Amino acid sequence: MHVDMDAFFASVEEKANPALRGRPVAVVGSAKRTVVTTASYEARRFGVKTGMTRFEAQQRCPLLVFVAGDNRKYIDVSVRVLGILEDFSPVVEVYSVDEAFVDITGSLSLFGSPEDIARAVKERIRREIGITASVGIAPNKLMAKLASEMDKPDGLVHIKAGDVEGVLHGLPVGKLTGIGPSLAAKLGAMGIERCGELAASPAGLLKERFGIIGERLSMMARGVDDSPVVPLGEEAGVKSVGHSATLARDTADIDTVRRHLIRLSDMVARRARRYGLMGQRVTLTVRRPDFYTFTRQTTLSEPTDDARTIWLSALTMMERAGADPGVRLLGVGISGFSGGSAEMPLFPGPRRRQALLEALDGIRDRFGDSSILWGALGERSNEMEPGVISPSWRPSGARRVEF
DNA sequence: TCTGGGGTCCTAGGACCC
DNA sequence: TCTGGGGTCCTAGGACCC
Repeated sequence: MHVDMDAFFASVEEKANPALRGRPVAVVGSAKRTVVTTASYEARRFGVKTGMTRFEAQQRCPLLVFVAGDNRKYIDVSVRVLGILEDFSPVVEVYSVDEAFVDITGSLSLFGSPEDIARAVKERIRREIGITASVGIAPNKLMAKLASEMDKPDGLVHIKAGDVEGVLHGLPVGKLTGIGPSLAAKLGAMGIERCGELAASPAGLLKERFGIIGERLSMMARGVDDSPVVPLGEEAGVKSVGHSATLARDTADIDTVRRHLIRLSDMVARRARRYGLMGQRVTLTVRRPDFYTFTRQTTLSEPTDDARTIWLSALTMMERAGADPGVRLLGVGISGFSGGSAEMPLFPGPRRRQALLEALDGIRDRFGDSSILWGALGERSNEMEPGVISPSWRPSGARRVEF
């Protein structure tokens, strides 16, 4: 079973503020340069879509109400939804803040038919949370995800094993999760537009043309997917942690860039420490005013979760790349995690540093993220770290990497 | 008032090693 | 009088997902 909240952020905002209900709503980021993250169904009727600029959304729908998103709210609701799902099966996989897979194979004897379960889930989400969800039921995750899309919003679709071929036959290949615009276009150029055609294409040809993805392609087109539902708490460890931000305005001023890198490095280091991770690879992302985007990576001599080390590394890469052509977006990330936080360092230098970091974390845990800041930031940018929403988001935060 | 932010996985070339 | 071959690590970019 795949459970997908309808217009999630917008629905949560409408629930929190009934004055919004019935009006076209677009949830946007809080930064100056932002896009629509979620449009309510009322707004969608005007053509407002995810990813659209404020300006364009407003053009399409003059009465559109913009709401700045609040990730904490969505995480809170998400956790409550997961709680409901876990009442029906212990095998619940978080796919994103607003989507989950539930393996209900073992729940049937307890709760009745798959449809019974889906209806009960939808009803509880509606009653207890006040928003609607679309549910897809199928023999596997690939098809369940497809099914939940087929009758949105407030949908319930069951694709039985015998229906799989019929459903897929005329379906455009791009509707399958995993086939995006680029793959769809390349397949189209080969005369393959629908899953039926993809299923009929020689597997060898697909493999030759697309490699590993190609091997999976013909399986997908036949609705075959044996990937398991990975229960909460058994996911693979996080592989990278990063923060990026589009600046309020483009800049070529290296001091401004430095300050942003400090802020981003600090956020990254702090999150790494919270997760108990030490990373050995630092990645800098730069987007130029013309939208040209590139990354630079450095492997450190040893793993770190220290903001200063990350920052110095990012700054070195930035200086090499040059602030000159201008900067629109900056990103800092770490990866290459080797294990949890190391034991207390032996030498006085690192020891003092670690004591400092622990003190800082303690202050921020008690008094908030902006309660204490690095001096080099100056008086500006005391923004709080937003909650993180991504496919790898976990209700309890990331787990430590095991080795 | 032009185009967000956080991730994962795969590919490909070059360095380096045996 | 001709350029081995396999494996790993590193970096950069791109496709895809929400």
